[in-house]
Amino acid sequence: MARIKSTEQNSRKDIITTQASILFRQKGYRATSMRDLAEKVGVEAASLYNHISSKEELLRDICFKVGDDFTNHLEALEKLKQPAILKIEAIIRFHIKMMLQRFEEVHVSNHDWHHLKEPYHTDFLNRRREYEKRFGSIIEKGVVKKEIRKVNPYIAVLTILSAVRGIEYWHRHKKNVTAAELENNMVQHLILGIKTIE
Amino acid sequence: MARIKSTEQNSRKDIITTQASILFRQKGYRATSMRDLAEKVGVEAASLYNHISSKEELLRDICFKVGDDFTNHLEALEKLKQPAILKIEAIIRFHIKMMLQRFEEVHVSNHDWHHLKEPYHTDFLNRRREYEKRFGSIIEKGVVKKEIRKVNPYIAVLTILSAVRGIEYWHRHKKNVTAAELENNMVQHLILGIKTIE
DNA sequence: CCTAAACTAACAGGCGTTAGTTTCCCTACC
DNA sequence: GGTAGGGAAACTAACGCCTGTTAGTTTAGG
Repeated sequence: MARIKSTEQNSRKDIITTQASILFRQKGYRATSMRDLAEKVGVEAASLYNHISSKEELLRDICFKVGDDFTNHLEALEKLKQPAILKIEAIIRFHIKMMLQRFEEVHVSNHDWHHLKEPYHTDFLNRRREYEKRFGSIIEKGVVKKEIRKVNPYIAVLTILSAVRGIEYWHRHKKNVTAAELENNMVQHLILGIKTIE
Repeated sequence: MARIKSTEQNSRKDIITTQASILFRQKGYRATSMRDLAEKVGVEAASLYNHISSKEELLRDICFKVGDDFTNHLEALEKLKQPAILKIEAIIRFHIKMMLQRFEEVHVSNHDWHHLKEPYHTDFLNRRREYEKRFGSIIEKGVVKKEIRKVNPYIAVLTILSAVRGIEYWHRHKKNVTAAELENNMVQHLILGIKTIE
């Protein structure tokens, strides 16, 4: 009957959510059972329900926390007066850093959000579309100011966000490539691909 | 007791596999039950086992068929004498076309391969690594010949393949953007991002 | 008429979750 | 400074449902 060790920063629920992120990332949401999670946390499955209301709540917490962090970053960036190209670079770098520093959560958010039930499923999707739209309009402004080639903003957003998401397939090669090299190469690739040719 | 309608081109197993692709793509491999699949095919769940040996066999068939098609295309390309940059463009265009024309299969192959059991799981992973390695060495040759900027070939492969895979998130916007526009924009973005600046 | 392909019935195990009970730790009082 | 009380957090047991798959039987098309 070992208790989950909580601290001032991390409630018991936080600890469960963190472990859930790890398992959901490894095996997928559907393939992870509450008994798997309980074992990982060091407790019986039923005990988890003292801290959470359902398995889906865990998924919800993970997905919306990550989503909000991306949205907040974008919002702060929108307020700055900067060339569009610099804003885009900042977004790319932020995505890469999130991918690397909070791998499990971001991965789960990217992969398993469609297991959210209504109304959360629709809500999540709408928020992501909103994010893409706002990212797109930054690119659009760059095109108007001729910082950026005449590209379709929506396709550029799709290309950039997809490329960055692919970092999840990188983790296992850490030895050969440093995080800084990965970040700089990818930023260059994605920025030079849309920048106006001087 | 309606029979599955087979034709000369499509065996009953082919039909089951096709329907499985659709369901696996919609709901994910784990979330799709054999009873779901049976209903889609118009038959009882047990009847499926006259044509397949297990649920995993379906996943296996889908993943390796897609994988082989990509590998075969790359192999044919390697034999041609062409500038690296043209080969890379051809690879990108092939990936985009596969994504669009065989959406379900490719999506399942990308997302659910990790539910393959051993030894297939390892086999699949090795084949994909081999593919990426060979793609990488095409880029490497381009760098040597100064067709391509000094980039890390592995990161360029990761960026390109990830970007292209992201097309799966596009499908629902078909109305605003044509397939040709998507293809050309993405190819430009990814090629100009690594091409030597003249 | 024979065999491929459908059916019904069922198994054994896993799932998320609930009910009811016990244990532990913190707090407050003597 | 020990100790009673109370609530948080663990436990065991079980429910009802779903899972992939098998066995045995019936049906129907070439």
